[in-house]
Amino acid sequence: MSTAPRGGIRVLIVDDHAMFRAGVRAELGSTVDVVAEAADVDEAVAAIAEHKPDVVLLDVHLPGGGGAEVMRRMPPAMAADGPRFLALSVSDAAEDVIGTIRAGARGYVTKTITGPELVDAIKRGSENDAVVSPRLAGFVLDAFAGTIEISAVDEDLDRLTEREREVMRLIARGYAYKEVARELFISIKTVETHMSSVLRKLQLSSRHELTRWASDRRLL
Amino acid sequence: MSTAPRGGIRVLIVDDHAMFRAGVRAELGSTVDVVAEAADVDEAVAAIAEHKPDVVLLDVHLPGGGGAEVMRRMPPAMAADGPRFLALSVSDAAEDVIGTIRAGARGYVTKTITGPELVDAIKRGSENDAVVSPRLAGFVLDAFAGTIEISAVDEDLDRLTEREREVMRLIARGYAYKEVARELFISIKTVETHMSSVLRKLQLSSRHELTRWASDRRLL
DNA sequence: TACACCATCGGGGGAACCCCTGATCGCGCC
DNA sequence: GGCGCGATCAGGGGTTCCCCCGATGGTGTA
Repeated sequence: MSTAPRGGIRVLIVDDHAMFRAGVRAELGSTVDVVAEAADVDEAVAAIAEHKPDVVLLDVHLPGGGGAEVMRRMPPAMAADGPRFLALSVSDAAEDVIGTIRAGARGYVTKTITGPELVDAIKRGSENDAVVSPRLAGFVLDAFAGTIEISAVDEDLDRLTEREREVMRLIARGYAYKEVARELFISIKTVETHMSSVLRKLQLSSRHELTRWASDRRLL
Repeated sequence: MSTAPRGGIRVLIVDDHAMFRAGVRAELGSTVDVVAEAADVDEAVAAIAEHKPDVVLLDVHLPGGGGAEVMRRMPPAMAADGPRFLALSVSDAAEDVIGTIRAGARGYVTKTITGPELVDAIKRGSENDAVVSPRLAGFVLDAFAGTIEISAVDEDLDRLTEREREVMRLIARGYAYKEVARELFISIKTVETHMSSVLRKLQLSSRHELTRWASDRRLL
């Protein structure tokens, strides 16, 4: 830990609006050491590799895949001693917060934050503490405890009929066709028909892939 | 929401030490409405049903299963408008924090907290905000992002040989026997033998159950 | 009324899965 | 040397999975 040099915490600002970057830079003043700026995902990845900042202020909505994409592109070697990511977004939507935290951000603050608060957040981030406003942290806790589904990515799921969804859920949980049939009071052959439709509609080829698909989507 | 009456937030204190409960009650004073106390899991569950508090201050280490057990015993009907749980513990260990949050707590503070801070935490909790100290929140975020495994429950896993673990991992990911054989440069029959051992040792009966077992344990 | 869609069920077949009983070889241990 | 254990492989067999073909009846819609 404690890669922070005497002079100040090395910070990279990633945002697609130059005006906003300038604003942040001005607010931070000399309390931290802004080593670079980046306007999209590619620039951000390159800047991190070149300047090795302690903390990256990361806009969530970004050309080239969004802030989460930047974190996903970090080489595994950087996992331990790489930069800490602090999401800085206008959005306070649960999906954005959860997605960003899941991608590896150490914190998430909205752009309504004041200068001193941001400095404090950066400081905490550099010490590997988490900085999430209580209101937004509630979303993360709910997601973590499994209270809410991440939902949203359900376009494929919508194409399934009600019955197909029931069968799909049981199959994904590891039920055998026979067990599904007994559970739903239908014949094995009907289960096979539904499964056939499910696999075709979801463009999968086996129940094993379905299991992974469902577990990725947290439908279990 | 907003079940809080004018008079104050209704609070239940759960801790096995009477002395500590008295201390908390004294610190809170008249800022909130302490409706009851409980010393173990059973008492806590009963007190919640009877007094319907807004916030439950919950000790993590508790006779009868621990604070997480109390939350697990809540009837599903209470999920939406039931009490908010705020863990109050001497422990700042990652396992305790993660386990408690996963069980459904809205917050986690250590017993070093001051009276006014606790009042503030209770207030935030009653508004469904999350209250976790930045240092501890880091643990939760790590766990959420999958950086650390919850580990610990590996007694079963230890009984597998090295080769069996390799086979298990691939099978759990959805590989067919044939694919596993090709991947490890062994015969299908050998894969079958290993799988047979794996299922026997883990007391499972099919690859589907294995998939679930592994995904529950985050071994994928 | 005709058509599309859904849920239900069947036969048949090839591949995959899982278990059983074997076997050989190498390694470490008493 | 004997003994246990892990890794490798084989034959055989019953079950399950997944797909192909087909069918019936109900519902909502153009």
